[in-house]
Amino acid sequence: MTEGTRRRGTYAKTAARRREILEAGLEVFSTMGFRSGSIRDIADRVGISQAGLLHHFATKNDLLAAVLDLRDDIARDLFSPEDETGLNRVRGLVRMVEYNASVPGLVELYCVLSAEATTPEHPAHDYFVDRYRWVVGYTRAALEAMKAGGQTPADLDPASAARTIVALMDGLQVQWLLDRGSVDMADELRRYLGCILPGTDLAGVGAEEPEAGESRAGTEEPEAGEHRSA
Amino acid sequence: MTEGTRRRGTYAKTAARRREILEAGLEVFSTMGFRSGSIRDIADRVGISQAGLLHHFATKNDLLAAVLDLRDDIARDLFSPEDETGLNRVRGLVRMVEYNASVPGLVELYCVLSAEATTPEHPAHDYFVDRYRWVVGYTRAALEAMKAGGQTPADLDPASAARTIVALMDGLQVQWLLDRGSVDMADELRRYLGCILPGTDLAGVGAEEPEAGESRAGTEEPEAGEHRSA
DNA sequence: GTCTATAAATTGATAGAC
DNA sequence: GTCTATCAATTTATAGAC
Repeated sequence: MTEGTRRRGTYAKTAARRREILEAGLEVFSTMGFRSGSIRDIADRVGISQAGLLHHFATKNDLLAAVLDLRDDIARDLFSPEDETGLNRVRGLVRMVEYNASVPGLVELYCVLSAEATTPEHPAHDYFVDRYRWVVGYTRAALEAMKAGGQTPADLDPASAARTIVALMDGLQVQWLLDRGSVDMADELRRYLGCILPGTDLAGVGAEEPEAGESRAGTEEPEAGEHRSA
Repeated sequence: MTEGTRRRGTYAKTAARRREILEAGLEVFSTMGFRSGSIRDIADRVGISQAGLLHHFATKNDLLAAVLDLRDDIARDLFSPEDETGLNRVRGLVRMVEYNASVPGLVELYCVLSAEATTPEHPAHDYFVDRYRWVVGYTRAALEAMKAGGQTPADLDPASAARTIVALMDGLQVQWLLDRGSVDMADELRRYLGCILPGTDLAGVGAEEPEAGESRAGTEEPEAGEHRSA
């Protein structure tokens, strides 16, 4: 079956090309946004013509959708599975932010596109509305699980806290992109979580420092008892 | 001096036109961003031709700079003067967020442009770098003043808190723009400030309820005593 | 101060050869 | 699968009439 062999080869090559295009598309949409980023520019980076690119993705909108899918694939692995502890899911958020600091391109993509997609006519508008609902919901559920287990102050509002946690992560990204030296995103997030979840050990899972490290053991202490009772 | 009279009349008309253009520019840049927003679109809204618009602002970049200046003029009045109390300056931030919720166009402008201007080549890049430095610095100074007066927990880090306050404000804007019903920005900010500045009365200055007296001495009260001394 | 006309470049997408 | 050629729109900006 020469045909079968050839076809497999062709498919593999096509898949690789598509991947190249997606990664170039991610770069361009990150810095120029969707509307101002041109598929010609993307094609140039891959080393093919603009018409050649459109053979793999029929329209510019299709390409955008595929780029967003790619980003989701990359990120999905970083979230803890649904059956994970509430605390561990919160820790997953910190891990996510730590990871983000290593991939400025992905952060830029989200920052630029989410702002651009704020207007309802944008082709990625629904995507971002859905995604925010999901992320905030995921975070709220994690906090609710912790609250049910008595791991949070009694007056914590999980819905509100979830919104602000996500908002903080987003806002820090803008400052970080504008001046990377000025902000340690994960550090600020940890501090905030320490404020609304006093006494919680956040360094747990995939933290940076396996050893004693710079973060004093004080963070581990049972300051939990002091949950503000006014 | 008919000439003088005519000239004054002309100037006044020109100033009004410029203002019209700026406001239309604000609208367009808000929804489309700078790069994708077209001066033709802006000219159409004003009811003049594109060449007519370029008589008032020589280039698109000039128009952008003028739009950002206009926004600053609008916002400057909302910030408390420098000699104001640290606490009152923090209250000013809440007032600012309350005001923002009434002018979605301005919020959109900042949200979209700040993300777009994240890349160093953007014509508004320096503007946003400077502005973030200023806002974060202003907030940090306010917190430092409060800390010096014993009005904050002893372990508060003013620089970090200032960064996160500004980040929270920005991040909430994205969620609010994507789904206005889901977020009360001022409410979330107040809650956050209540967390890092426990025992502080934030409703003070330009709050919603005018009856209780706008500047009752109670706001200055030494509720500072309850700060956790650990 | 505003217009028409136009330049010069760039865009997304299609047609058809190879 | 990739190319060249091309189309129709759209962009910022300029020139010059009124």
